[in-house]
Amino acid sequence: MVSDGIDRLGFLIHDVQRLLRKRFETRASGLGLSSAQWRLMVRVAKEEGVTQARLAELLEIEPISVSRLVDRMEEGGWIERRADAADRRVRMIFPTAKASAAYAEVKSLAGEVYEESLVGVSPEDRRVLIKALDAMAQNLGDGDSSSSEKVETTKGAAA
Amino acid sequence: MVSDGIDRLGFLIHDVQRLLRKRFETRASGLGLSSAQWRLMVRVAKEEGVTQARLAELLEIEPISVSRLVDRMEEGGWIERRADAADRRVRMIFPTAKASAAYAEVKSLAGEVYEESLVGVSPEDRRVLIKALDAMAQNLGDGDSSSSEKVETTKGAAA
DNA sequence: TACATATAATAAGCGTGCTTACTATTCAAG
DNA sequence: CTTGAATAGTAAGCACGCTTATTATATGTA
Repeated sequence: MVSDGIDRLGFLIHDVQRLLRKRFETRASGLGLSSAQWRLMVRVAKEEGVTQARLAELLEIEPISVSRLVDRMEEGGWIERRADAADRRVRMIFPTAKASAAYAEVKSLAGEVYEESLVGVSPEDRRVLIKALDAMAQNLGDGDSSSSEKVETTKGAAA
Repeated sequence: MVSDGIDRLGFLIHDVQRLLRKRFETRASGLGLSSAQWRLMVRVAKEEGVTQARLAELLEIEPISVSRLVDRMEEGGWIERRADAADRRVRMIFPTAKASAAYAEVKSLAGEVYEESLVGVSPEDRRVLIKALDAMAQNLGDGDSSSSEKVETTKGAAA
């Protein structure tokens, strides 16, 4: 049948993404970290000294987007850029003490938001949800998923 | 268990939403309609003469966002604003002939993108996916879902 | 060595969302 | 009728994504 709801898929994913982000940012507003900044933060925490180009690969956004995101995070005191002695084009990104201190807190906060969003969804349906979303990301050409997913699943990343 | 992937939920939804939007816009680029514009278009097609304030409710975005979206769509020749004789504050929104002509095409285009994204996902898993996303939207306070979902499900909306 | 190409980062400017603040108009109370 | 609150729409300015183009530095090859 056509009225299986698939025709709402785009609207639905769009809405859920927006609502998740909104709730996370409301919750994290005391810290001054946005959702995009938190995504970058997770990568930097896992791989201190990572370059901006590598962050663009990991986050699957354009280098220029990383550049401006890093600008704002540097202003906010979350990360710092350091020069690479071996390659003067490169800026290595390190978390500040402030970031390290906030990391665990924000991670558990993200977990809370997920739990709230999934109230009434059975463990089995949650598994299917994740499986289906993974498949969609694959199908839509999330080419770099092997490396990024490995990072996530092996180290149990949040958000 | 913790390694059920739920800790990746935010990243995953974010990625899938971005990839879906990107693919839709690549596909629809010939028409010059963005994904946000298409969402608004669907509402206007269903309810010609709708006000901007009502569109903001339906799309669950702020009136100012509607205002600027409508600006660009008016420039693009997709919709037109008309004055309301009864209430001079109001601007009623109507689709242009160009929009009506493109509607069916874009709708089927959106359907194609959904199918491509769901390759390898069983009908049963698709049902669970939609059900879980609906639950998430509810839990996250998609308060107006009753009216908007009724519109969608009864009339079989796309995208 | 010198020149062409590739890579890291940034600049400029746009789309789509937001918050906050404003104008114009309507409506409700007195 | 007049005043005050509510509503419709817009303006200004920010965050975060994009495309396209530029600068600085590395690197490979003639």
